[in-house]
Amino acid sequence: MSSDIRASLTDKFSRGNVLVKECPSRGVLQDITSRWAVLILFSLLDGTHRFSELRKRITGVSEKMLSQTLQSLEADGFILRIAHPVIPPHVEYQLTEHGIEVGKRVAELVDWIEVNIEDILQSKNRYTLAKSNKMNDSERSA
Amino acid sequence: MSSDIRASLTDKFSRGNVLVKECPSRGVLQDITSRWAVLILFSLLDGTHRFSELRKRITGVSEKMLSQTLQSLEADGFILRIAHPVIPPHVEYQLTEHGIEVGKRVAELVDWIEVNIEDILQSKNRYTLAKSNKMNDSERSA
DNA sequence: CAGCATCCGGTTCGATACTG
DNA sequence: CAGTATCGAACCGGATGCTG
Repeated sequence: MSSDIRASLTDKFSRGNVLVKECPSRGVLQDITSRWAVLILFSLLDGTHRFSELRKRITGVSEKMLSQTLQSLEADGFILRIAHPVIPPHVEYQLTEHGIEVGKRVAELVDWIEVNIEDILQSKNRYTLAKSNKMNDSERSA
Repeated sequence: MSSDIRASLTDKFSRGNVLVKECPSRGVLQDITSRWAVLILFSLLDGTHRFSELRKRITGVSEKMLSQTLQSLEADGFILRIAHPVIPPHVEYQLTEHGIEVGKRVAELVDWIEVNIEDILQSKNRYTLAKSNKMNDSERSA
C-alpha cells in the first residue's frame, strides 16, 4: 500500500468526509455513480450529443431515466444543456469543465473494468462454484 | 486517453462495450458503483478491516447491506475475506490486487469530489433557484 | 424531437429477531 | 462477533399518454 493513498485517506478523515452519512459529498458521489449517470458521463466524453443520440447510444436507458439523470447532472454542474429554440426542438448536452474532470475519472474506472472483464467473470464463476459446493457439503452432513 | 494499444485493438468492442445493455462490464460497473460498494472499496484502501470496523466507519450502512455488498465484491474478486475459526468469530476483509486497482480509481473520483464539493453545492443552489424562478414566470403568465 | 405527468410492478433497503 | 431470515416501507425504473 503506497503511503500517499493512506495519507489522502487520513486527510479525509480529519475533515467531514464521504464515509460520514451527513456529508454532502456522499450525495454527489451517488449522483455520479448512479446507474445511468456513469454511462452518460462516459458517453459525453467524446463531445456534444443530442438527447436522442444518447438514448440510442446507451442501450437500455428509458426516456424518463435519461432525462432525470441528465437533470441531476446538470444541477450538479457537470453537464451543460443547450436548447435551440426551434421546431422541432433541438437540445444538446455537453460536459462542463467539472464534467470533464469527473468523466475522465469515471472513464479510467470503466476502461480498467473492460480490460479486466475476463478475469472478473472467471472470479465470479469460481465464487458461485465454491458456494454451490458448500451447499452440497452442508446437505450431506444434514 | 493513453490506451492507444487497446484502442487499435478493439475500438468498438472495448470502449463502446459498456454502453451496450448486454455487456457484462456494465453489471460489474454497477457492482462497483453501487451505493455502498464505492465506500467499502474506499475504506479498505488503507488496509484490512473487520466487519464491525467497516460498519462503524461507513456511517449509515446497515448490517444487511454491508454483508451483501461485501459478498458481491468478493464474488467479483475485489475483496478477500479471511475468517479466523475462533469463538467469537473474527472476520477480516482486505482488497485483492484487482480491488486495489479499482479502489485507487474510485478514490481519485471521491477525492476530486471532496476537493470541489463547495463549487458543486453552489451549482446545485443556482440550479434550484433558476428552476423556482421559471416556476414563478409561468405562474405569472397563467 | 424533447420531455413531463401518472401509474404501477419489482427491487432495494432497513429494522428487527434470530443463529453459530 | 458476524452474520442470516423475514417482513413491510421506500424507492427505482419502465410503460403509457400527453404537451410545446
